[in-house]
Amino acid sequence: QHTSMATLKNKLIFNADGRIWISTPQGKLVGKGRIELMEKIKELGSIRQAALAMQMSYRQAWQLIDDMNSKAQTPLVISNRGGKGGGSASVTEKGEQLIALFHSFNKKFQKLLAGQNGNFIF
Amino acid sequence: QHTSMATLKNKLIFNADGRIWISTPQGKLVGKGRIELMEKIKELGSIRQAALAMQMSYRQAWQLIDDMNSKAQTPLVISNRGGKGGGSASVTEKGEQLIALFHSFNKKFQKLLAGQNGNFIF
DNA sequence: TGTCGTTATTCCTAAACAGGTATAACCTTC
DNA sequence: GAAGGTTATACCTGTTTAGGAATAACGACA
Repeated sequence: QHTSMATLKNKLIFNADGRIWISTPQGKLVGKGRIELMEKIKELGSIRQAALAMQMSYRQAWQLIDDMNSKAQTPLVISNRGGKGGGSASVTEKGEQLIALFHSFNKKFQKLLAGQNGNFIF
Repeated sequence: QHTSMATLKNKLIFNADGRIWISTPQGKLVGKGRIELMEKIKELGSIRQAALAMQMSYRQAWQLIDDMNSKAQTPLVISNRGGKGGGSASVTEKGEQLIALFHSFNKKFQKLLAGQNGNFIF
């Protein structure tokens, strides 16, 4: 039988939760959302298509990328306008490295969260 | 000589960062700020004095506590108005337990963050 | 019974944010 | 040189958020 996450034998369960990101001295660089955006860009080859796939406006996607690139000082996503297909975007080598770093970091974090949850029974 | 956190031998350093909290099915219950608020209440015996010590408005402090208590379903902070000193507030046993749980959780999280930072050199 | 400092609550305003719309610039291909 | 689809950017507005101000209500104590 399935046991609710909210109660266990009439005891309340509180969940360990959190968010992680990678930051620069100028503030937040990338978190879950921006990493996913970069992955969609890698997959689809365009900012617009990536935004569409994430149900995000092109405007917001572009702003995120612009912010990321300027904080990182080195480009993480590069883009071209005009030409075949109207334009294109791709993830740089640095961008790929950052994606990998974030995934590694996040995996450890998720393990930490999962390990905590047994403790929160009141 | 001191080495900047931002650069190391002309390499950029990105920092692992994040926030954690304890949540209920109704959403966030307590994070760093609310835990500190509870500790100040325990120390000072009043919501107003705790808010003052944290440079927070009484209004905001009260709202945080109200939200906390209702989400936890069991009171974490109890308060009385009138009487000696005008009124008072204190942290319940459940509140104390939650504080201890958060500190334990947070200690592990801070270790995770510290352990990551060597990786973020570009 | 008045004073005191606190708890509890409402109301209002200014600032920050979110997000849509519109449009120019661009370059390949036909 | 027109079409097409994308990048890049400015503008405008409704919504959410933050937080101050004001005011009851309260109970011990002098």
